[in-house]
Amino acid sequence: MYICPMYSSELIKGTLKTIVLNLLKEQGKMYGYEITQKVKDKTSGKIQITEGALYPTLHALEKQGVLDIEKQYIGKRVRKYYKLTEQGKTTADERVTELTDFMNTMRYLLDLEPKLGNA
Amino acid sequence: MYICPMYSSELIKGTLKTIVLNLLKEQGKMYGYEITQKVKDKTSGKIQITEGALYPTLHALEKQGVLDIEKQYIGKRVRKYYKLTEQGKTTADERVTELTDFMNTMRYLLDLEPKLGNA
DNA sequence: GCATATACTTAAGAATCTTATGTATATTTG
DNA sequence: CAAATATACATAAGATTCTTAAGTATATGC
Repeated sequence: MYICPMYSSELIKGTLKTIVLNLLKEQGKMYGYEITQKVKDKTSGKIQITEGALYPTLHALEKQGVLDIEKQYIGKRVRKYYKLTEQGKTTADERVTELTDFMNTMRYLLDLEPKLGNA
Repeated sequence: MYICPMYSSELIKGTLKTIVLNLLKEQGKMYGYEITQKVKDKTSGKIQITEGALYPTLHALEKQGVLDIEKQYIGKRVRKYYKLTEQGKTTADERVTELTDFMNTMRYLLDLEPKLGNA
């Protein structure tokens, strides 16, 4: 089967936490594998989060108090659902705002069309 | 004096080459220090390229055949002007297109407003 | 004259991701 | 029903890219 070309990994670097936090804000709770699939589906494979990158990040966010864990057993297999803590909700908002602002700055810097909305 | 808050360095990571290539495409030729100042000015200090990041990148791009060097002496001090090679022009276009596309994908992934233009 | 700005260089370390491997259960398919 | 694939987690070694810091030297402003 055909593997859609991805963005260069340099570009994706640094956006992982923001992606995860925003997804959790929207979906309430998700488990790791689910996150990788959701991102792949929504981007038609152009952004693929590897498990080697995701799991350590989830662990770090948990340790920082941004995420809470909730284990669920599907038969014998464990699933670890992550959700935002109260602090995490704030962090998620901050991160998304920062990324939006950053992308606008990049547009201006590169002399691209400015974007609509949030004037 | 007040130092304007920067974006978190994770976000900026990975966009440096694209920024440099696009600036050179617009300006024809620039030297390293000039690039750092131009980016700082245009972004009101929100993106600051450090010399420790820039110079090694310029050297790498030169080695890859993307940039050409042209030395100029200002009194006794040397300035190294960089400009795009023919290959570099192509690379610059590719990088900018990729970043634009990536930002649109991120907008969609984060359920933000889609951007204007380049439909 | 001294502080600051200009201008380039490079090395050590940190942060983040890729690649690879490991473990194990569940489901699909021939 | 056996084999292949998908689900689901974990982590270590290595690569890449940037930060921090130090070094060198000339030019300019006060």
